[in-house]
Amino acid sequence: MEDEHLTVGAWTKRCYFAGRALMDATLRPYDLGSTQWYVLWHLARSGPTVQRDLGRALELERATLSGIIATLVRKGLVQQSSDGDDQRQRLLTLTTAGETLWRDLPDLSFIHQAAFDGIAEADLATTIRVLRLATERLQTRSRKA
Amino acid sequence: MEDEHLTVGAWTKRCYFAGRALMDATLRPYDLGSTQWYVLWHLARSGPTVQRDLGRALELERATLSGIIATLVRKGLVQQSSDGDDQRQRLLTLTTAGETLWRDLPDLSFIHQAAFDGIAEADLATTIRVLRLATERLQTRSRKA
DNA sequence: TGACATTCGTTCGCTACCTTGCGATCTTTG
DNA sequence: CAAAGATCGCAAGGTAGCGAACGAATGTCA
Repeated sequence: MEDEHLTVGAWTKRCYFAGRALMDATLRPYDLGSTQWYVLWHLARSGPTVQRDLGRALELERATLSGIIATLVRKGLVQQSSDGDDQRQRLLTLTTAGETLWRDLPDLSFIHQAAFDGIAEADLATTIRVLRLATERLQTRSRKA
Repeated sequence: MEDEHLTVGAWTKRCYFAGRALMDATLRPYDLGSTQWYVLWHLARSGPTVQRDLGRALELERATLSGIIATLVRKGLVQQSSDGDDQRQRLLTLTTAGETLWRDLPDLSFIHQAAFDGIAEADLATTIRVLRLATERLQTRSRKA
């Protein structure tokens, strides 16, 4: 956290929150959080999805996703029905209101472009490689301990 | 979020949370969160600090810091007193218990090492440069909008 | 000096992340 | 088949982040 001398770790935090802030600000008029947007995005692209699979796709803990889905159901954007096959599972579907809202939502790709456009491909590739390696190492270490 | 094809943005999130998870797991036996640790770290290094300055140093919103300080005060690790000079400001000081706990805390530098040791300096520099540039662009964009 | 603006910390309400523990429901196995 | 184990979703409780609104203290300036 020392000024002008920040570590890679500190920059990943800053960058993550800066992107999130812009995303949240863009979605605020629609009363949507960033993770809620990802849920709609996935359902709009991939169609009805079992909650467990959605959790895996978005890398969210069951408990976290549970709350987010509850919020979206309360807003009437997503419908949660029990799948006939396995009574433990819940099938998630966009409601008509959800589909309508999704169509009205602005395109968020400008965020990624604002952040990374014009940066050399090689540098982006290096960044991804470093972050992926670091992430894998950290996760391995977490699992062991 | 699409596997095997993740964007830089997705990796910054993953990496940030992986590091945080390891930090949280290490601090759990001491009943301390990662941001609480940063507060103690700053107070131990820099001595008594005005709350406003601490917020700037750690880049936390006043509202966020307010809650974290309240938690640390409740735990008896930090003392919050009104500075005589400006009656609006609060001066933060480590209590004796806080100093004792700080001495008992394990060294966390192994986390950074686990993540980044052995990676070429040039690659780390590139990563920092990319993340810093992206962060600055995103923040500029947020301020304008 | 008096009116207005700014700053500092708090509180409230929200998103989103986690762990733990629970009940219900499969699945596997003795 | 029954018992044991695994999995799914939920609820509760904790940490950490945000914006908005507020009171008290302080600055500013006509």
